Amino acid sequence: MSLHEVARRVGLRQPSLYAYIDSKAALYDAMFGQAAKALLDHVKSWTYSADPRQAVRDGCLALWNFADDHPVEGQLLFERTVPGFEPSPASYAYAQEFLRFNTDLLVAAGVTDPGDVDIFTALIGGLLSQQQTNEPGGDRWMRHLDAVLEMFFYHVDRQRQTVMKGRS
Amino acid sequence: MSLHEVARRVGLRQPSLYAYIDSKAALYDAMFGQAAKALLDHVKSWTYSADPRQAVRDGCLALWNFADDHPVEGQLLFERTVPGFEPSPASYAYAQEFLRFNTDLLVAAGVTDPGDVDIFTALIGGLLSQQQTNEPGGDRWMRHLDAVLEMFFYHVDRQRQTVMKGRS
DNA sequence: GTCTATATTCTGATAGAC
DNA sequence: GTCTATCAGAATATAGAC
Repeated sequence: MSLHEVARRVGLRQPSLYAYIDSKAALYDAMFGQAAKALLDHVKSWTYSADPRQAVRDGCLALWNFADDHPVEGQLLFERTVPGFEPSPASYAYAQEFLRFNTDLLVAAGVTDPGDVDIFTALIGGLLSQQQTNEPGGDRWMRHLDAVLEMFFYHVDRQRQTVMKGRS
Repeated sequence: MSLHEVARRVGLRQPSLYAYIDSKAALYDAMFGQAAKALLDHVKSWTYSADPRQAVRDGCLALWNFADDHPVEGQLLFERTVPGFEPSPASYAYAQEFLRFNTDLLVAAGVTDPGDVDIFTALIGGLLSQQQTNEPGGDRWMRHLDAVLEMFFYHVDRQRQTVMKGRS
């Protein structure tokens, strides 16, 4: 979207925007930072089950809920749709804290192998990505969340068993 | 990339490109069609194991191999990185045939539920996407392919068992 | 703070000579 | 087929009046 269109939507002329922003890149960066903070606040204010694995599921639901309600913010955060845009360290800090929050949920659920965290990220990210790009707002992929989580934790448990065997 | 840059790289001036293309959009479409055909030829000329589930794994390896060797084509085919670009039906036909080829591999491996095909697409797509965007050419995510396939087929078998139980 | 006017640069695309 | 020259439009950004 051009700055001309941005200005039109807020009832201003395009040059007037420069009373509020330094450049278009700075505008993107501010949007990224606000979106990341909003996502972080959203998942932190979510209600989580006492059971750690249900809590992981709750975290997925929180992410899904945010992505459904804020598709544009989700696109800016998770897809690389703006050519050449890289968030500043300050804006990226919120995104990193979001990742840490999710990792903590996984660790509490018994996921200790960093490789398994990578797998989890890829699986949930793949599911969410398919949903958002092919059927935004729908549930064609989201309804498979429980199945995917079940097979993931099956893998985690099997992995742990193997490690135990190796140690005994 | 601007047409000026395209022309520079092939040793021409920018207007001379119009002896070969009708518009920039047509160039994108031709690239998409060629990339989809190249991917289709690649996976069709791949060697597949007799075991149907190993053949599914082989199909994933073929896709991975192509994405590693042709990252730009992979980006054009699988990500929506060019604003406003939609492939023409003629160019998209190859991509559809690729999807059909993969679905056939899955069906041969006992995946009958269309929902499981969706899950498979999401899981493998998520793995490939993470790999390509975060560590192109590396293996940080690709080395988890076997684990993901194993948990996927665990799910498929469990699903089938449940169906059998329901019928008996 | 907001405006008009404009600078500057880049873009895809066309005209016409050779 | 390739070139020079140019068009027409859009983009970000700045200058300066009010």
